[in-house]
Amino acid sequence: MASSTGSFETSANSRSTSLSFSSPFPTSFSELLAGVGDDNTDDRPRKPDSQGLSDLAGLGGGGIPKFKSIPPPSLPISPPPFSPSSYFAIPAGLSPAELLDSPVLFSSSNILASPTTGTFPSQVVNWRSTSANRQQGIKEENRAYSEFSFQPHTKPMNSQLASFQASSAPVSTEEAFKGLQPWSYLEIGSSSSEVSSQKANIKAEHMAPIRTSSSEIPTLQANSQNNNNGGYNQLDYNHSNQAAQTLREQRRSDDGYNWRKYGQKQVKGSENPRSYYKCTYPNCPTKKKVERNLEGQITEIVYKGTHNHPKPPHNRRNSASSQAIQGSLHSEASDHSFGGRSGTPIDSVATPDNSSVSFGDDDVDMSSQRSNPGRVDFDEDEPDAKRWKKEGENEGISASGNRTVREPRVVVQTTSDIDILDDGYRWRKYGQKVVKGNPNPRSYYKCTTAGCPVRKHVERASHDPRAVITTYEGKHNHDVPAARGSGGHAISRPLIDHSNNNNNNISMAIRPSAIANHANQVTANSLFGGRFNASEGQTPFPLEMLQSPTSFIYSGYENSMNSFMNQPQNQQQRHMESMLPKTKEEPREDLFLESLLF
DNA sequence: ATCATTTGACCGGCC
DNA sequence: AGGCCGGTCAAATGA
Repeated sequence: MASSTGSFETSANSRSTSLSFSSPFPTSFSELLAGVGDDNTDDRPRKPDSQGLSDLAGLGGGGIPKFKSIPPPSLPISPPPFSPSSYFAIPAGLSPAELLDSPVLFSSSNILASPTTGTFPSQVVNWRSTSANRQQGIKEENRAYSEFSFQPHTKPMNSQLASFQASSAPVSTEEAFKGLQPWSYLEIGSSSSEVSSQKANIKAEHMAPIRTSSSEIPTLQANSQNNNNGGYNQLDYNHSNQAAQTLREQRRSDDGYNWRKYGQKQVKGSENPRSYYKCTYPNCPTKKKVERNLEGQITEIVYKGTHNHPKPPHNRRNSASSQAIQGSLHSEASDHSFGGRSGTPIDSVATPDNSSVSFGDDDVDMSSQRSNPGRVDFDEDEPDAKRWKKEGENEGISASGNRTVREPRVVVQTTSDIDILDDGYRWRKYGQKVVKGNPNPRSYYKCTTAGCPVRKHVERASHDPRAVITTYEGKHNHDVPAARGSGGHAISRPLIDHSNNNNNNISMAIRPSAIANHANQVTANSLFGGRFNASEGQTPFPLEMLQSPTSFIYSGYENSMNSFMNQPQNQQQRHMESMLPKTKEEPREDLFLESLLF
């Protein structure tokens, strides 16, 4: 694990580090409340255009006049579909205030699980209206958000807290992070449990929102600790703060994270413009792209990468300032979110509502996800998103209805010798190109197994010809070809695959988080020979993971492994692993080597 | 004055 | 190897 590994790890760590501890938690419950509005699906950039906030506004609109009237007739936005809406919906009759007040909310709130998501169906609207009242001072938008956040809080307070606690309890914050692993998928899986189409759609979103929630939850807990109702009080309390925050919050997406739009493009196959967002949290690699229809409704949301930090305090606070706050707060909260996400399905599980909703979702975020706000529940099929989707596909999220697509994983292995990288799979070279920063050509390979979406590209490091960087995208949906992998390889990989493959769906349903992790882990495992330990504790690995320890040799890799583990896999769809020369020891597969050879 | 969004251009991936 | 297309960058613009 020499240097390469180290660097790799470093990055990973950094991620984890950043993740973590920054403080995801919403500082206070109130904050959460304040933040609430933001939920919107991230997407919405507030553009005046149609979409953005307006949409949200529409959502929130009810109460909020400010928002554009553009009401999203249909809640187009996925977010709503999510949990939030659904959740909200439940209480729909309730006014936000009521929700807050009423214990019922809590119960129901559970349902709300993902406050973050932000988008909401009509219900949402109602909700907001009520909320609007509360927030009064707050901008309408903010209100809306706050409302959202609020809801989450409410839930969180009860259910969430519970769930949260459960998850968190066992796990230290750090651990939580570990757990965090991004597996939004897992979460998704949980969501899958949710089943309903909307839910499905939501799922992806939920993931995010949920996370947010989770983060919020922590705060809530804190609050709760102080006050049982704490959240409520805080809420009020927050109002003043909220105003300021709200602005920021607005930016936040429904999922509870803050996003900055960095691009928009008209995609060829679709009339819908696609917007690209990056998480505003420092060093957070998470991105998402949102497609909206002409009406401004979100038709699709694809998350890529995993957040390496807890959600901004719930509410979204986000952005830097908010983040800072969160950081302080969050310790627990973050954990929660992560923890929940991470994997423990448990978290997600914790409360049905919550569980399903939130965490999973949040986790989902980690990986790239796709949601169809539109409701399509699942169509994984969606052709639209190319890369990300593709990636997702690789991950195999498929069916479960979750649309979420994981990000493509990329494993970067640097080895003195190319060979080391061998993974036992068969690859077909389909392209080669010299990329800007490296005079050495990058080859591109596809897994030769029919239907397997996995691709990888290999290039020699410009600074060290001996070093080979291999990047994997996607998960194998099949076992390692027997032939190739003479023994060991096959073994390790299969494991991986399992997670990816069929299991994905199933597993996801069962334990989304775990699964998600798998994907990442898988990669790692394959690389490492399946060394991941369940012990990592982060998340329970699927059996597959645990199972085979491949004979591999990666003794040296543990570190890297750890880094992996630590890394928010979800976030990073890609895993980067650096293999030291030592890796050479590993059994290689001829094919693999060949591929490496270029 | 600051910051997010917009948008054209560039880059990389893939056919 | 050429070219298309999606994703990202970054200057310009707006709030």
